[in-house]
Amino acid sequence: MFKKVEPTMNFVPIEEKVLDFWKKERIFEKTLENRKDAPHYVFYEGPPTANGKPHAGHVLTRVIKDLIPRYKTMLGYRVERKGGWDTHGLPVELEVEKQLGISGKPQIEEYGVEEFIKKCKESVFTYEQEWKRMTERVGFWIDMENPYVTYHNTYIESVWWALKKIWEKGLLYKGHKVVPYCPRCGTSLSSHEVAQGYEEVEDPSVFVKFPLEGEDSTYFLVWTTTPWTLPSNVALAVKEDATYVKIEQNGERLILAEERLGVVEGEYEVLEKFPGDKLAGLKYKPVFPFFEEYKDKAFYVVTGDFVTMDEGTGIVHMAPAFGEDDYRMGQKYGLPILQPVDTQGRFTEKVAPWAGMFVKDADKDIIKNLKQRGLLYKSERYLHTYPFCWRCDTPLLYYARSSWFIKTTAVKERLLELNQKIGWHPEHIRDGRFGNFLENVIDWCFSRERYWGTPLNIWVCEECGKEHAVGSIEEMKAMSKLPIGDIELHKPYVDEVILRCPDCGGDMKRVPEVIDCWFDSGSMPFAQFHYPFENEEVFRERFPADFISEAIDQTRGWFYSLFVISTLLFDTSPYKNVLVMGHVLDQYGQKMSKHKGNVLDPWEVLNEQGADAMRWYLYVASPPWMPSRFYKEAVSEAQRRFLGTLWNIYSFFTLYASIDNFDPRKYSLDPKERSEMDRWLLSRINSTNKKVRESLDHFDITTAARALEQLVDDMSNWYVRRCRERFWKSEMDNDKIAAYLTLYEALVTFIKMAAPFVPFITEELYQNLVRVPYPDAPESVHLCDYPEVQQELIDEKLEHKMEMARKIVELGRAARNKAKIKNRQPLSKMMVQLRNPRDEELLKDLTDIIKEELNIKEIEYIHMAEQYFTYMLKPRFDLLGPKYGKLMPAIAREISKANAAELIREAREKGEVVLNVEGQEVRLTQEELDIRAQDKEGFCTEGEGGYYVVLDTTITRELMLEGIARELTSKIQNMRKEAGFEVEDKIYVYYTGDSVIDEALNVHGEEIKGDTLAISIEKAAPPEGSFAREWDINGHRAILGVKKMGGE
RNA sequence: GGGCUUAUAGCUCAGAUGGUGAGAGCACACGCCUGAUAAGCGUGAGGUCGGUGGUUCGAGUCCACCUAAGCCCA
Repeated sequence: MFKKVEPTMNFVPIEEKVLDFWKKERIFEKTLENRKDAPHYVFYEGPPTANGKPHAGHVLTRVIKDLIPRYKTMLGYRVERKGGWDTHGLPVELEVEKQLGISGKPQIEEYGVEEFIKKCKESVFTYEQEWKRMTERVGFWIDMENPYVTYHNTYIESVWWALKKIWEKGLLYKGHKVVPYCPRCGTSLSSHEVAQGYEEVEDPSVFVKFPLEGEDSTYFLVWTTTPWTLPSNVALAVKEDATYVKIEQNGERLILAEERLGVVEGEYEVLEKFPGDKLAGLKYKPVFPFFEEYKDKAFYVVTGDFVTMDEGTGIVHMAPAFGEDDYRMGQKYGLPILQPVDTQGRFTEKVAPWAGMFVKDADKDIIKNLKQRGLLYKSERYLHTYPFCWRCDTPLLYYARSSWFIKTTAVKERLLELNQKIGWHPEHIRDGRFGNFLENVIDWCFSRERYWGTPLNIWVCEECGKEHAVGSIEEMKAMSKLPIGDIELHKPYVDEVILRCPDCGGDMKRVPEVIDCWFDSGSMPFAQFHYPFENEEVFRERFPADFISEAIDQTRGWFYSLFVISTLLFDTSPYKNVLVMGHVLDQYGQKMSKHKGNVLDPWEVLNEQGADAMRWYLYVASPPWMPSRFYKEAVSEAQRRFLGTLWNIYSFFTLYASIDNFDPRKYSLDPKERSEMDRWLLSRINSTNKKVRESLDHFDITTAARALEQLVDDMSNWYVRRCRERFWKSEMDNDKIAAYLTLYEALVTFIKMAAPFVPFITEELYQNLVRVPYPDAPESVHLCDYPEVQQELIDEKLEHKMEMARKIVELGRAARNKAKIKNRQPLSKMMVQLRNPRDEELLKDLTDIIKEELNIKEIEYIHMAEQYFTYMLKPRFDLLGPKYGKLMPAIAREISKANAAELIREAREKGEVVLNVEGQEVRLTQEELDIRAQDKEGFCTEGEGGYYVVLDTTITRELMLEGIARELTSKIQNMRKEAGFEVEDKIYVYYTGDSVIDEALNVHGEEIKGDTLAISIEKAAPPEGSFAREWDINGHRAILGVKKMGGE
């Protein structure tokens, strides 16, 4: 019947075989066909960028993403999983620049935009194969044959449609944003790029005096490290709630923050103290005269919470064109944006003295000029980190560029509202990281002055300035001045399309920008289906998603872009549940990075330990949102503990099932007819199933995995170990049938429960355990339904009492250990004290198990056995605390003073005891007393948690002989194995030994024969050809020999 | 600088709603067991529950502040 399985574990070849099977039999496809008419459970794949190699972190996201859809499929849903690739964006361009050996926009233009974007397109799939290989190997079932690709025309067209919708709502506008900008490359940099280019440099640090208007020789003392921004100054900012002072020094008065007085050199006198808001609105004279025309609108003091007291003077100079805070304050106060710097970082004619000079180079001259005019308080050098262009090492300028924005602030309230309904896992993301981000939402600056991206679909009329958003290829063709054939929706092709202005008939040209690729990926719910141009129904059925899952860094990335776009277009959240994952770290909790050289190639683990092991570790080690440490040893441990144990059970089962040629179809036995152990296992299986389902339904993967792990352990180290003998015995009676059926049913149910977690090993077991006897069963475990919870098989009482029994056994073993009496030596009696009489009643049915497990003839239940224990009393704080509150310490004192035994007796007899505590009557029931026993010297006792055992260590001659017999059995069994006999081989046994051995064999010989499959036990020197050994049998020397029947 | 998260044994992690000797697995030491056997079981050692203060009859658990780490942002 069943294929016999080697106990040695070698999972990798098995997994490879299973992969072949899945592929050949199209199992993934069948899981969908199987649920063709079932309700959808919608999953969205967050598209990976295919221009980098996948690492261990990507494995985590993939195996988590895989689990839930597999589970939901087995529950009866149809879970389509369309793959996707994120293909646009600056990283791709950078990769190509590197590859071509060019750098920066001017060189790209020179190389040719058309050729350049062709290269980008090619580059995107450099690692596609690598990703596919990893995805397949870890068992992530996703359709990678028909993925959505963000650079495809159909995808871009859907994005255009979305942008036009937003445009029509009036939520798309052109504005300014201060961005880190490289004047040499002529481009702004992404935050990621900026982060790469910080260097420690010395910059000027100047303290400038801004003359207060209407008060002679009085100045605001202002600090800056960018003197070149001073000509563009429009305001000064102070901190509202900080204390400022006016001081007198050398006949001048200076205003600065009290906390920053340390910057003042020499003697001074404090004249006045006042809070920052007193300064608000005060006018001052600009230190340079280039923009005097703005004197009505600018040059006064404002307040801002970004002003810090860590450095400078507590008064910050504001140049809205050159700083983020500055720009924001400028917007808030309606200050002018002065930008006398061109795109190459040189002063314009507006700043006549330094026109044409690179601004950073002008710093020296500016300082000199201020000094000459007596406006410089002091000048120093200042060491700090400053961003440089990582390509050309030019210092970056923070520079206001015109950009396109989506007015997300317009839907802020709706975003907050919809967010409340999302099932975030973990929950704190909702009101924490994500919620906070939404609270502070700013308009989305989504244009990029780059090449490889979805072109921004706005055309502007050169005549009348009319702007028009194009929403489809059709529309573009209709408005085009010249006929357009097939056109790729990328630069430079779309740039060449000239539209006729609907207002004036003039030429309309497309704006040069492309869009943020986050807008691309955030559009995937509809763009993956080319909605609304086709697949209307398909989209409707698959929106919103029931489940998505990505790493925490996507909070402001994909989670946000998806959410905003759906809110703008459909006024609903695009996903119902999000499982947020933490990052995968190395063994020491450090982020894996190439730089540190601590990146673990997932293939190392996949090739050695296999995908199931890796998956299991990632599920069970810690909740997915916690950063998880990843290293081989950890995976090995998880593998041993779970897969190894499961494999052991499986090989045990198949070993005996094939010996007995057990056929599950031939038998059926109502669980009620089976033993307690059997019913216990069936109960454990079902209560665990319940727990696993509940946990997975709440996306709590770790709890589910841990429950499964506990179950495997219970199955192995209790059920199988306890029931081994039932499988050994020769006749196939009801008891043996019950054992086989129970273990069989348990295994089959278990592998279905575990299938979404460890899809490979469960498939392997399924093929043997189910498909062999039942060829009509579903072809794959993954085509099965998730097992139903058989509520009628759950017996909580039974589980509870089994737990007690195991506890008692554990204590018994500890007691034997203490007494130094090995388990094989039978003992006559053990006394057991339980927590309460109810438990005793329960435990009675399991007494046999305890006796057997501990090799003890009799269990006696005792209560208040003062000969063995001294008793201690404590109040049950949890019960009495709420009743008596402050009186508790006094009650505890009173109880400890009383005679424990008497008190307990009284409580038992009368139902309660009455104590007088500080004049108050306190009634205590037996329940409310916490009785603890402490063992007395001289007895072999053990106790824990209210359970106690006392071992009777007397070994009578009878027991001694039995011990010897057990010992002989064990040795013979050992030798059988050592001699290499098969489990079912019959043998002859020979022995020599003293009279005690003789006697033991006399009394127990038949039993030994039965256990060891011996035909005879003969007192004789082992003959030629037998396997012999000399042994010390509990102090008696003996020579034993075994010989296989028919082996002569 | 701000937000979020985390901090329990050498390591990995459990410890609803506060209830009074703080748990598991791994690793270590010792022992047991031996037809599931490159497994299994027991015992032992190992913890000021990151720190300080507070609320409470009672705090690993609640509150405040601080420290460290991670992530995101500035």
